[in-house]
Amino acid sequence: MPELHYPEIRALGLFSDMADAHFQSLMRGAYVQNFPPQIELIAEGEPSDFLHVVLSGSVDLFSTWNGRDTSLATVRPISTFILAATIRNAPYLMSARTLEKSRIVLIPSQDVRAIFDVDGIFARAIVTELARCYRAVIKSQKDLKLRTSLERLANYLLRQQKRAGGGASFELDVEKRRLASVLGMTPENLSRAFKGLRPYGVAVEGTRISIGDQADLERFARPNPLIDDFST
Amino acid sequence: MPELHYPEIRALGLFSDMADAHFQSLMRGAYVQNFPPQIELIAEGEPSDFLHVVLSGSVDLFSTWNGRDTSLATVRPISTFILAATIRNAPYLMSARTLEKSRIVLIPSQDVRAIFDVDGIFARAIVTELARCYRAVIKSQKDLKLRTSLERLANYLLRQQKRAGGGASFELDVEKRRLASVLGMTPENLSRAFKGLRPYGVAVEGTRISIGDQADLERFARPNPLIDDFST
DNA sequence: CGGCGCACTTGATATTTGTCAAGCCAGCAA
DNA sequence: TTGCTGGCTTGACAAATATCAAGTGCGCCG
Repeated sequence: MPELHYPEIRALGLFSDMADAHFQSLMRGAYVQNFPPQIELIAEGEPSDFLHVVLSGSVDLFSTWNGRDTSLATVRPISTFILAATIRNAPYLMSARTLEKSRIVLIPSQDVRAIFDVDGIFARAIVTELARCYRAVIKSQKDLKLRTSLERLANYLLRQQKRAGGGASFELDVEKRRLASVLGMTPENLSRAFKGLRPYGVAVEGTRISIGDQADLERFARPNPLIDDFST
Repeated sequence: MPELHYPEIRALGLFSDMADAHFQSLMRGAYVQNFPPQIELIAEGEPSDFLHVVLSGSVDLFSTWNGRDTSLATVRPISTFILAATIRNAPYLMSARTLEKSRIVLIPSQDVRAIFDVDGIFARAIVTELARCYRAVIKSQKDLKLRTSLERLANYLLRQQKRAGGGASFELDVEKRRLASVLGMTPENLSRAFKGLRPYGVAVEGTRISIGDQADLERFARPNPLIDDFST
C-alpha cells in the first residue's frame, strides 16, 4: 500500500497509539483499492478475510433474509467496518456495498488478529471501538422498538441537522429509499411520514429539509441522548 | 467478597486467563449481593459504577422512553452485563431488574478499567466478549427488521427448543408478556401469533410448547445461523 | 429538443399491529 | 370454600403500516 495513506489511517483512534513496528506490519500486508458505486464489497456469510477502512466515499451495510433486505448502517470516512467479525474470526453478519466511488483499505484479518495478540495497546483500542459500536447498535435497537416511524424520522432529522451544522435548513445525504430502509419503513411510508411532520414545521424540497420551528419539532420528537447521541 | 465464589467467576471467559494478582485485586473490591425478584438494579442514564456478574437467578435488561418500555435481553448465569458502559465510563443505556431471586457480583467499574489498562490478557478477553455481544445485537436487529412477528416467534421457539435440549416439547422460561416485549409485540398479539403458528403444528399449553411437525415449522420459520445462532 | 429512466409521490386498498374492554382461569390467602 | 389477584386470552375496533398501481418531476442522453 502506498505510504501516502499511512497518516490518515494512523490518525484513526484504532491505530493511533499502537507500536510503530506493529502498525507498519499491518500496513505491509494491506492494500488500497478504488471501487465504483454500487459494488458489493462483501456478502454476509462469507469468512471475514479483511478488516475494511473507508478512506473516501461511503459504504452501505445491509442484510438480506428470505427475499427481504434492510440497511443497517452507513459507513463514512474515516472509519472501519466489520471489526467484530475480524476479531472473532467469524462470518460477516452483514453485506457491504459502495454507495458512491470509494477508496477502501483492506487489511488481512489474520494480520489484525496476530497484532491484536501481541500489542496490548492495540487490543485496548479495539475494545474502545467495539464498545462504541455496541452502544450504537443498542441505541438503534431502542429507536426501533420504542418509537413509531414518525418519531424515528423526526429524531433522525434532528440528528442529521446537528451533523450538518445545526442550521434550520440542511441536506439529506442519503437516498430517501435507503433512509426508509434504515428507519425500518417502506419508501412510500417515508413520503407520508414527511408529510406527517409538516404540522411540526418540517418542509421538504427534494433532498433539502427545513425546520420551521425547532422547539415544536423537538417537543414532538423528544430526542434523548441515551438513544440519539452517538458520541457516547 | 467470600472467596467461595471466586472459582465460578474465574471460570468465565472474561476472567479465566488474566494474571492471578489482577483477578485477586478485582475481587477484593467486589461484593456479592442477594436480591429479591423485581428489584431494579440499575437505571438507564446513571453512571456505570459497577460491572455486574449474575451468579444465579436472572436479570431483565430493558429500556424506557416517552412512557413506553421494551425488554432488550435476559441475562442468565453465569455472565456479565453492561460491560460496554463500564469500559467507556459512560452512562448505562439500559435499566436492569431481577426477574427472580438472584445473586449478583458487583465489581467497581474503575477497578475494571484500571486492570484493563495494565493487563493485556484481560483486555483481549474483553474484546472477545464485546465482539460476541455486538454480534448478538446485530442478529437481533436483523431479526426485528427482516421478519414479521409471526416469523420472529417461530424462530424464537426453534431457538428455545434447541436450548432446552431439542425435544418436541419444552418449556418457555420467560413470562409471555416479557417474551412479547422481547419479540417487539404486545401480549395480545403474542397470543394471536401462537394461534397463527397452529397450522404449522405448534401447540401451546400454559408455558409448555409442543412442536408437532419440526420440518413444517422450520419450513415456515427459515432459521438462519446469521440471525439465530448466538454462539458465533 | 424530445423522450426515456428512475426516484419519488400519491391514492386506494389490504394487512398487520395496537388498543380497549371483557372474560377466563390458576394460584393463593382468608 | 370463597373471593381476590394477576397473567393470559378473546373479540371488536382503531391505528399504523405495507402493498399495488398510477402518476409526477427531474436529470440525462441520444
